[in-house]
Amino acid sequence: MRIILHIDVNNAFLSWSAIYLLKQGYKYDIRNRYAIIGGDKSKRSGIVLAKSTPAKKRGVVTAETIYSARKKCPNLEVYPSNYQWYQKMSNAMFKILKNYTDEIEIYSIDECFLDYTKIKKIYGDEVKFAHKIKDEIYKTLGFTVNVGVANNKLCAKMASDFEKPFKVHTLYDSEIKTKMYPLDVGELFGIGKKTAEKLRTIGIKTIGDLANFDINRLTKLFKNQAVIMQEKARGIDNSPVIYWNIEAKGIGNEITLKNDIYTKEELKPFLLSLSEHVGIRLRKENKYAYVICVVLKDNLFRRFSHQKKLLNPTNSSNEIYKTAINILDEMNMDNPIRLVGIRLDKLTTSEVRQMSIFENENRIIEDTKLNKTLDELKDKYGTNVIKVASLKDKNLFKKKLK
DNA sequence: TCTGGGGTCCTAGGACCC
DNA sequence: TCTGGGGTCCTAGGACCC
Repeated sequence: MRIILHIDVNNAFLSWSAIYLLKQGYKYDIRNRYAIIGGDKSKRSGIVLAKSTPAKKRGVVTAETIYSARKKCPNLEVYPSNYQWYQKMSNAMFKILKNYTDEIEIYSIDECFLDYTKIKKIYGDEVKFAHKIKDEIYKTLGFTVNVGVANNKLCAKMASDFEKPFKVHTLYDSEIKTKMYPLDVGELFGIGKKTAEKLRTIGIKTIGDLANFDINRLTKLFKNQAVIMQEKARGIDNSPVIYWNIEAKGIGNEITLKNDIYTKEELKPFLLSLSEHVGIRLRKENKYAYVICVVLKDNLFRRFSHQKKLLNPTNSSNEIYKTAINILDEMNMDNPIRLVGIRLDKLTTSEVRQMSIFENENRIIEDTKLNKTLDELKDKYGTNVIKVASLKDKNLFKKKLK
């Protein structure tokens, strides 16, 4: 039987910002106040990214608008995010855990799985160990975590979500029926809002209902997903803790525009800059992309996209941009656009280049050299040192890109 | 009134080939 | 005039997660 731990930082962004502010000499610990980490309203990104426990008690939820949060909690304090600092705190936590084992899967900036199976004979009882790391993280770094202990990843994750903060919970196979079955079906990992609604229409309210539901009826509604859903509801999950580096399947950047845009021509400078950014990220990882995808969101919040598969994978910002322009030309822009993005997919490490008869080898080599030089300059002097001519002197961007 | 940005995985339909 | 089906690849969109 495997033993898996899931470690989850309580109110990660808010806790980490609280520590940062205290270090700067701020007089309050925002964890104890009606506080949130929020986006910037002037940039049309005014949503709640994280909330304190007091704010949560007033009904503030993640991803709602700050406007709506304020209505629930008039004396709400809004603090900006600080991703660089968050990454530091995150790394520090994972470093502590790696003192005990390498078998750690980093799931997101504030969560990971730890396979305890092999090291149990060294460190003993897993619940005692869970308390030990929870206390160690708090003493050395100053923030609290929840730890879930179970026989697989799914149940460990469910367990860490039980009561917060600063708690250890178990959800062993033998406890699934008593601890997990009574929960609302929407609480199950992988069941979102839409699916939960659909399930309720056929009378499934709890995870237990789903676990015991007639599989034939379920299949009619959810096809192949029915079996997987029901296995999850029964707490079955054989996925391993993947502790080697998993390579990204794709990379993308998107940006909400300061104002809605009505013409394709106006979108082009943004595509240019986005192409540069995704290109830099791609080249940093020594990768090439086959698929370029342009994503738009209109003023009714409908996302749509078009993509193109290249004959030869590329890592050239210039080629990404040109392809993006071609894609944009094929897209309908019936409504004003509030967001534009570029995604690169089907990444590969090798540059297999079949020369098409239309391509000029010298031009490609020049392009590669140019990208390399630009990357080096940007690394040395910062991203702002070089601006593509058409972006110069235009304050188009509402925010700095990653 | 206002609604982010980064991802992953799955499905459905059409094109195309044999 | 009548006319299959299987497999694969590609694209667009949707659901979900943090």
